[in-house]
This record gives sequence, structure tokens and C-alpha cells, in this order.
Amino acid sequence: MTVSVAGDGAARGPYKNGLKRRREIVEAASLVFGQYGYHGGSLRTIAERVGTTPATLVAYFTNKEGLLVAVLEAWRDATTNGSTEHGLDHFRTYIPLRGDHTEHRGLIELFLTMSTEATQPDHPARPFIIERQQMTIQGMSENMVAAIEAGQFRPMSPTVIEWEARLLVAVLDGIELEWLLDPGIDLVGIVRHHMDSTIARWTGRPLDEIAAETDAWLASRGPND
Amino acid sequence: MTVSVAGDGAARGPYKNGLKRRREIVEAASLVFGQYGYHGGSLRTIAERVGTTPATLVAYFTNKEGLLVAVLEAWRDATTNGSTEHGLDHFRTYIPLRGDHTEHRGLIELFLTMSTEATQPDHPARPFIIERQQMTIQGMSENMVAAIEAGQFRPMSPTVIEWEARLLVAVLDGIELEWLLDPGIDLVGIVRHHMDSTIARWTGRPLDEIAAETDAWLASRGPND
DNA sequence: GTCTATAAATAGATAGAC
DNA sequence: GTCTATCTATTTATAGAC
Repeated sequence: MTVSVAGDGAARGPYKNGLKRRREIVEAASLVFGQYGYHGGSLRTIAERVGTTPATLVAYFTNKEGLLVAVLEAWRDATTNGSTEHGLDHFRTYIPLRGDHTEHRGLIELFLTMSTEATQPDHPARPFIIERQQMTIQGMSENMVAAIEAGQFRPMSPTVIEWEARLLVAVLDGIELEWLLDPGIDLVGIVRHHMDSTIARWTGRPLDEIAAETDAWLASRGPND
Repeated sequence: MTVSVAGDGAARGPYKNGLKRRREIVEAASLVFGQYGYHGGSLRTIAERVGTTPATLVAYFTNKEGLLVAVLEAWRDATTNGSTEHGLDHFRTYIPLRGDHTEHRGLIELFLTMSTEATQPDHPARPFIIERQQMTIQGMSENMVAAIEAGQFRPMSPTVIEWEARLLVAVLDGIELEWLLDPGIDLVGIVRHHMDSTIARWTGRPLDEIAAETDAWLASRGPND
């Protein structure tokens, strides 16, 4: 039923040009779905931006839902936090991540639009969004446990660990919504302030000490990293 | 241009039954717009739920956008934090507020759906959402300043005050999105934990002390308040 | 592989009867 | 004040030519 494509693509035979076209369509659809939502974004609008017709889109992705699935898979591949940092430093990786995101406003719009729509039980993006959310919370929780066991964080109960992870997800999602509504705010500054405050609270160490460490950490990974 | 109605309504003359009908329509429209968004929610769907026709809706509200405006005004009147608490205790009022909200899921869906859509420059709900957001942040900032001047909170720079207010808004919005995606989470417990942690951080006092004060504060306003 | 043409359903809005 | 009927535009999806 679903057309699985992302990941194989060795550009052989008739797919040589098709794959490039496919990426163009997915990119345009990503912007349109992010702007107008799944129902509000029409195949017509997407086709016009690529310079083709709705019929061609259907020929590629079977139907509108198939196109949405391709968009979500591309979004996941582009936004997964692939950091190799563990324990305390893992949480610092969320600071430069926001900087990257501001350069791709479309990806943030897509994420928030799909998340809000996925609130409805029968929305096609719902399983995707829910799984993604759980993965993020699980990753945060594991890194908190690792930091506690390494003596970096003060001990916390499993309930508090889950609450803290959910609160961090809430902050990151909520502040991006605020940024979309008012791009003038200092997104990276705010997130950095929050991560430093939170790490100070989790470690029980003074804020200025944590902030100095974050400075060093940011400098060590270089401006272009 | 806008049809101002909410608030006067002394039920005189031909408006006697009309006002009741009007409220029914606004309530149904609130649910539909919250579920499917502004573009995705059709006048037909709303009319069916009220047991009438799209033509009647237009007769009441001129057009679809007029109906949306009425919905947003009703939502504002129903969700404004009307607490008379100032300074530190003002921030505790956000805890029982979430409990009230979970009983009206439709209002939360409407708020998040409209906020996400209002991200688009030409969305009819945009001015409304932006003003509301600014009012909330301003109210929080003022209460933080009051608490600092009263010696309840440690001093903070204006920049940090604004950042902290924006972060609190982010948490409250983000955690409601998580609750919509998974209503099984303990929304009130998580918000209470966050408010206690935040107040402890702002005051510089130990968490258990703040938590005990919150217990007393919650008990003093009674279970039905 | 991509197009034109079109089917079938649904959208917001209007006209006019009662 | 509320309805039926209808207009015009737009939606997703299909059929078939090239």
C-alpha cells in the first residue's frame, strides 16, 4: 500500500531522472503541507510549484496520502538529532540545533502543523508523529539516566525523569511556535538560557559555572559544526 | 465590519431566540474549527451539527470569517486567566487552570490549531492570536517585576524576565500539545512540578519549601474554586 | 513519464420563497 | 429567521492520448 522509496535509490534504469523529480515534489509538498496543513494544501498548489500537474503527482505517489508519507519520511531524515554526545552534553546539542532550524522555517512549520493535526484520531500523520514524540522522550530519558549514573546529575525518580523529559519537549516545541509567530525573538538565546538553567538545576551546580562550560563546549565544536 | 455581539445581549425583541441560537452555532463552530482547522472546517459540517443549513450561518455571521471572529471572541472570554493574585502566587494560578482545561478539550484544540495556522501572514486569526500572546507575556512579566520588587524573587534583567516569560508560555503551550497527543499523561502533575521548580529557581529557595507552600495555597482556595 | 480532459464530490456564497 | 435551490469555484482522482 505504502510506496517505500527513501534510502535505496541507486539511480539505475528508468529511476535516474525520476528520483530527482521525486525529491523536488517532496520538497514542494513539504512547504505546502507546512503552510496550509494536509487538508488545506492541495495537489494543485504543489504541482504548480514544481511545474507539473496533479495527475503526475498521483502517478508518483498513488494518492495524496502517499505523498504525505513521503514528506514525513523526508522530514524525519532531515531533523533527527544525530548527536553522538551522551549524558550531560547531549542536552547542550539542542542549542545549536535550534540555530539550524531557523534556516529551514519550512521544516518547523511542517512539524508543528502535522503535530497539531495529528491530534485527531484519524489523521494519516498521527502514527508517525506519536512514534517520533516517544522516541524523543525516550532518548532524553536515557541520557538523563546516564548522567545520573555518571554522577553528573542529582538522583531523580523515574516519574520525575519522565516529567522533566516531557517538559523539555514542551519547551522546545512551544518556543518554536512562538518563533514562528514572531521571528524577531532570539530563539537560540532563549533555548540556551533554558538549557543552562535546566542543567544547573539538574546538577545542583551554580548557573554561571554551567554557562561557562557551555561556552567552552560551543567553542570546541567550531562555528561550522 | 466586525459584528460585535458578545456581552450586551439583554434578550430583547427579535434577538430573544436569536442569541441562544447564536451561542449554539458558535459552540459547534468552535469544535469544528478546533478539529479540522479554519480551512478544513466547512460551514456544512457546522450547520449539520446545529441542525440547520449553511445559509443560516451566513445570515447570522455574514460569512465564514465572521463566524471565526465570533468563535475567537468566545474562546478569549472563556479562557482568560482572570486571577486577582499578584506576584509569586500569580504563577501558581496556572496549575488549577490546566485542570479546568482538560475538561474542555475542544478549547485547547481550538487554541493550538488557530495558533499554528496563525503562523501564516494572511490568516484571519493571526491578529487575534498575536495580541493574545503578547498580553499573556506582558502579564507574566509584570507579575515577575512585582515579585522582584516585593523581594519574593531574586533580581533579573529585563531581557531575562522576557525570556523567562516566553519560556513559561512555551511550556504551557507545549505540554498541552503533548496532552492532546496522549491524554494519558498527568498534565496537572507535570505543570505543578514545573511551576514549583521554576518558582524555587526564581526565589532561590529550596524546592520542598516551595512545594509545601503550594500545597497550602491549593488547599486554601478549596477543591471547588 | 507526462500531459489534457474530465468525472464526481464538495466548498463558500447568493437568490428568493415562506 | 430559516429554508430550498442553485451558482461558481475548487477539490481529489481517473481515463486515455502521446
